[in-house]
Amino acid sequence: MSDDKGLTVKKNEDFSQWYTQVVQKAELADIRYNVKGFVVFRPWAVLIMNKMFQLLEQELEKKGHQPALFPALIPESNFKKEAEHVEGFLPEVFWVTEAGGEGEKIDERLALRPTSETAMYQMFALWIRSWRDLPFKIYQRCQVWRYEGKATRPFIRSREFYWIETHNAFATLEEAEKQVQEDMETTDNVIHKEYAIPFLFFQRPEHDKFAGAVHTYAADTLMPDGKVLQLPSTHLLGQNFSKSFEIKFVDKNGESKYVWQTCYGPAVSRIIAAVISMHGDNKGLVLPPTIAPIQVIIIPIITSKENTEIVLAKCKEILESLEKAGVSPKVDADAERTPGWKFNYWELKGVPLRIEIGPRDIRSGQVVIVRRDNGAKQFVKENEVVNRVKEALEGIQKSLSEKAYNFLNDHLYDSQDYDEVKKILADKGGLVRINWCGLEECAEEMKNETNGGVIRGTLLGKNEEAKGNCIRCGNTSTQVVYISKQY
RNA sequence: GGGGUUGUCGGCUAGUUUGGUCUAGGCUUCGAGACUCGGGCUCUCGAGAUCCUGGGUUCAAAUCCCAGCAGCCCCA
Repeated sequence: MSDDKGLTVKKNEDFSQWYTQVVQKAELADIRYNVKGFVVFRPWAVLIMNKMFQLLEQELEKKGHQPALFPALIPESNFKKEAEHVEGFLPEVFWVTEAGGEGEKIDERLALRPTSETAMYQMFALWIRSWRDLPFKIYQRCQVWRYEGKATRPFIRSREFYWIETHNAFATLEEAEKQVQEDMETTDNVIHKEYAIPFLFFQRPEHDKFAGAVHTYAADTLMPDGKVLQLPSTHLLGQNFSKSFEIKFVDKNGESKYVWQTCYGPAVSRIIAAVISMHGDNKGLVLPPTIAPIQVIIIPIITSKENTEIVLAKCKEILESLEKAGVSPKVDADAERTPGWKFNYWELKGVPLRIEIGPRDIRSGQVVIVRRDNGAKQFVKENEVVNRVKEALEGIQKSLSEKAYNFLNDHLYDSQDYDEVKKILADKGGLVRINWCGLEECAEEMKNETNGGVIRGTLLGKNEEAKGNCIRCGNTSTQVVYISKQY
């Protein structure tokens, strides 16, 4: 078996190797670009990400966010306006310090945005004048750069990534808090329902907040190796930035006030890592139909010169009827590849459904439909193809979603025994519910002693009462939190 | 941040331990042709590598030494 063909490792035996192979063999990314932590995103990944972006943007616009595009360069003086923010991000900033062939020094060095608060908010200060301008909700789709110290992996963590960031300003704290709720709903509607990625929403502990935020809420999903991957986070910024950037409005009573702010950042190039990992199998990618660039691959089975045209004509007919029904199909009519080759290729790429059409099928007025997720094969009468395809696509979406949900659910544990917690994290991975005292030092020690276990925070929507003692230090516990290893 | 390890045709690799037989071998890929194909079919011919980069040691370097770049793994 050549290495250029299918995957040579099983997902459940060596997830890390499996991931590397899928990324390469499904032609998602090429890691041969010669800058550390930067990779090339190949067409298949970009097509998937485009679908993902579209779904998110539709949802955001429905909820009143307007698109904008801000410059990628931020002057150092802007960047430094909010003290906590700078402190948090400074170690990760790439700077532009010179320009031109002679390397002429730039007067004030420019940050390549690691996130856009400090680019946007000076403009917010100019644009927002009255209560009539509020709420003010902007989003931008862009790439950002962070000088990551941790090991980089394609999609999971790199020094350049692609995301959407929303930035919002409100007249009151209550409205800002409501926006946080709305962001969670957006996350649920898109990432959970459309991408079929389950997650838990946590309020992060004080010491793990976004730099400059009052509170940080983040969605965590669980990767097949039992480690958590952080997906979107939404931040209640309070008035920290509005005070630094002088974003004020005049309220109905003529009084000048600082706005209340939130921001939200779904990193699509990272979420795709969850999609690859959660849904993929030993044959390669498995894409949820909602984000598959091609939903149905039609493969003609040609056995002689005489029937070539008949078979291809039938394929085209089916293609058109599917297109008319709003499905995205493609015919792979490549005469140089055998059907077997095509089966493997499109399975590797994760196309949800395959239709085979050969002379035998045409004689009996049927086609063969094969599901990518479970390999189920059915013979379908020609006049029922459209309906059956739609059913199958829905079935795949549902089944991927359930499978992923069950995996997460099966890896939630509950323990008040520190040794047991260590053992769970070491053996199976997953998230363990524990009592915790709330002190950062204690969390630090736990991270060391559990070999990487990180406090994710308190679970939202559950209101879990703290009682008993911190599992590590034995002091009175102030909160029920979840701990897990993370990417 | 610290430690380890690797870098040879587009991909996977043999060769490196013990410098010379390497004009760098194989599979795959790619190109031309045959084969008309219900799970990566088979055959013929051809192409593709200043052995990551720079320096050093030597009569002689893919092979030994140093530095840089990049990848992977482990630890903080």
